[in-house]
Amino acid sequence: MATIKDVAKMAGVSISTVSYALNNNAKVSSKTRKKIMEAARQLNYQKNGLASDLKRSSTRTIAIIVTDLAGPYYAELVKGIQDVTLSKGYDLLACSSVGEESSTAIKFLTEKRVDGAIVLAHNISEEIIAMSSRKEFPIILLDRVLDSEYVVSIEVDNEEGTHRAAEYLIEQGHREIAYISGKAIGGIHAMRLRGYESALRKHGLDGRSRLHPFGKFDRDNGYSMTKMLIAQGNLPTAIMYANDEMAIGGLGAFREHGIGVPEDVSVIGFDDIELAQYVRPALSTIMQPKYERGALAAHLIFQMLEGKEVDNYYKFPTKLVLRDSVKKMT
Amino acid sequence: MATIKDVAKMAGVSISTVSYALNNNAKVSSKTRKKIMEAARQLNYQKNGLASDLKRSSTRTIAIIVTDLAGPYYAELVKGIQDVTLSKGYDLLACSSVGEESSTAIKFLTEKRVDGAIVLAHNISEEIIAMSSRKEFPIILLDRVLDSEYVVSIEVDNEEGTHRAAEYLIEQGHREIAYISGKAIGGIHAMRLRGYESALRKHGLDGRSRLHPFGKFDRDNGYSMTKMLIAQGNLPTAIMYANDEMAIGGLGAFREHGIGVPEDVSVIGFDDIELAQYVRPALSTIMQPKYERGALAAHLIFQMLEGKEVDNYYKFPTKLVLRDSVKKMT
DNA sequence: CTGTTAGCGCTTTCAC
DNA sequence: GTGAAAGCGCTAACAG
Repeated sequence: MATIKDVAKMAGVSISTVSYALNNNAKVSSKTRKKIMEAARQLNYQKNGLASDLKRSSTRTIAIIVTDLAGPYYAELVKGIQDVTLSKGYDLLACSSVGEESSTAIKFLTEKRVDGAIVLAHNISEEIIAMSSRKEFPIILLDRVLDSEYVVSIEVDNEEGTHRAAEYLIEQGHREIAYISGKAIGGIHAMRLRGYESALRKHGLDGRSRLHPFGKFDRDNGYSMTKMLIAQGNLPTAIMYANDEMAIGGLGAFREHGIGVPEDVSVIGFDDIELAQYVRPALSTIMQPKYERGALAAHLIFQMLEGKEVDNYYKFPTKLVLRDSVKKMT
Repeated sequence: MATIKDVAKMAGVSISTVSYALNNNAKVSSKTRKKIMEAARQLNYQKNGLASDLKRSSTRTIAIIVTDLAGPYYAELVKGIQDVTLSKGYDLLACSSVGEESSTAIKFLTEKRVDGAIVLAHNISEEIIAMSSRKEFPIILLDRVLDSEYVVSIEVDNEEGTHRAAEYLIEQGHREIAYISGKAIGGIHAMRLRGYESALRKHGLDGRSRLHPFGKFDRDNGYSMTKMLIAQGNLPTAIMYANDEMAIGGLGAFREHGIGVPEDVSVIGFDDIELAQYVRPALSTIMQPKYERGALAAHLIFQMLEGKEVDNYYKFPTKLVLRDSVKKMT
């Protein structure tokens, strides 16, 4: 396959002139430029981006790292990232952390293939993140907070979110409120649980959840855990779920058992994913600002790349969005 | 930032020995190896993947190219691709074609940054695809068919899909069947329209759609076009939409106008996206095999990379999935 | 305006 | 087992 050398030979000029011409450097005469372009066309020359990046020691691209490229994916968040990345003339690529040690994510985090990364993948270890980040490679964490140089965390006020939601339920007259969650290994889910507990305690209610947090935070597990709760009998009047995915799984379980939502049991989720407004009943949930968070993440990467000082921690508030899955008790 | 050279110096060995050690080449003595590893750790050495790929002239990664990273995204399809890619030990990354000429997609298609690409982005020109593909860089097209060397198309039988769906509607007693579509510039949407038309014609019905195909194939446009159809008055008894996204937009328009689906008008989509089963009424639609298509795409890339001959065209059948958005006329 | 040249950081042959 | 050296394809000083 043709390289810059071949083009130079064919055009009868030097390699550097070809490089200049290809990069639209003004100092190449238009005659030479034409000759070069023609040769490139004829040879179907394709530049080797790796060589170019290597030489320039800059990739002008940032990576967004998710747990699963095929997984549920915050479109709005990605949109926020994408908008500011493109406006800066940078490229954006997504890769996933499936495969653990040998995942594409690790490769991009540790091999200088991009100039910055935005991480949304809890299975990437803190160690990797701390070791990979440097001045020329800032990392933004969207799924945890970590105090380390050149890494900044953008959090959502998870605790306040569930706290507020639980109080709302209490205001609606609920007294038996359960919380269904996957296994929270610290991080955002621990915060969510804490907000729930503190609200119940504050109002003199029993905030110990009857179900041990267990398993993943996905639809299937929401379904299973809800089934378990149903099997135990003596259903609470309201259930808060660690996220919308689990809540939607729960909705399925209730439907199967002929248990009406919200007539028989009220349900509230977290995240406000797109599906939330489409399921029946439409899911009341705790919204987190997605676009803004994504946009800020990208923005901060560029700030850091430009050598500006930035805080290493940001927190966004949540908002309760009321739809049809909660009943007012009388 | 430390390079292999620094590690060599610190460990007191040559560069090549470091390279061998880092790549787990057996011929390095375990004593030297230990020394090297320790030096690497201390310097927080991170390999430059670009340099390595450049030298090896292989990236062992393939790209999946979509119109919009934030867009509606076939999770199942990506899963299929991901599963086989990972099983081959290759990396997978996703990038988008927003930005047209200067998009990340173009960069990955034309700059030898990956070893193969799977394209799901109609706004990439045929010319780019034809010019970029070569023996060492096969391209799989999931969104169109193109006859060119080292590019293979994996199609869904779109025409048969809409044909079958239209006949189903006719069997249910519908006689006035409209088709709502975005502007089909050839490709799959032209096929979908054709299937609809041929079915109506076959049964002696008028298959000219009243609405000129126009605009995008997204929810918003489905909404707008449905509004236009409603404004025209004299609604058909059934509407086929070019895809589920548009159909879901249409559902919204009907809801706003108090027009019942399926009581007043039947609706059918195409694709069977995840949302289809969650909207109310649950959307009847034409399903295409997603996982299988993705898996085949990745599989073929590797076949081609290994120099094996493969067909350059594949077609998958569709399947009608019946839910609640179509009424039987009496 | 164009050419010469010195690398970017790594892998890999070949010699020892 | 280890090292010297060539070179992947490109960019960008520098000289002319």
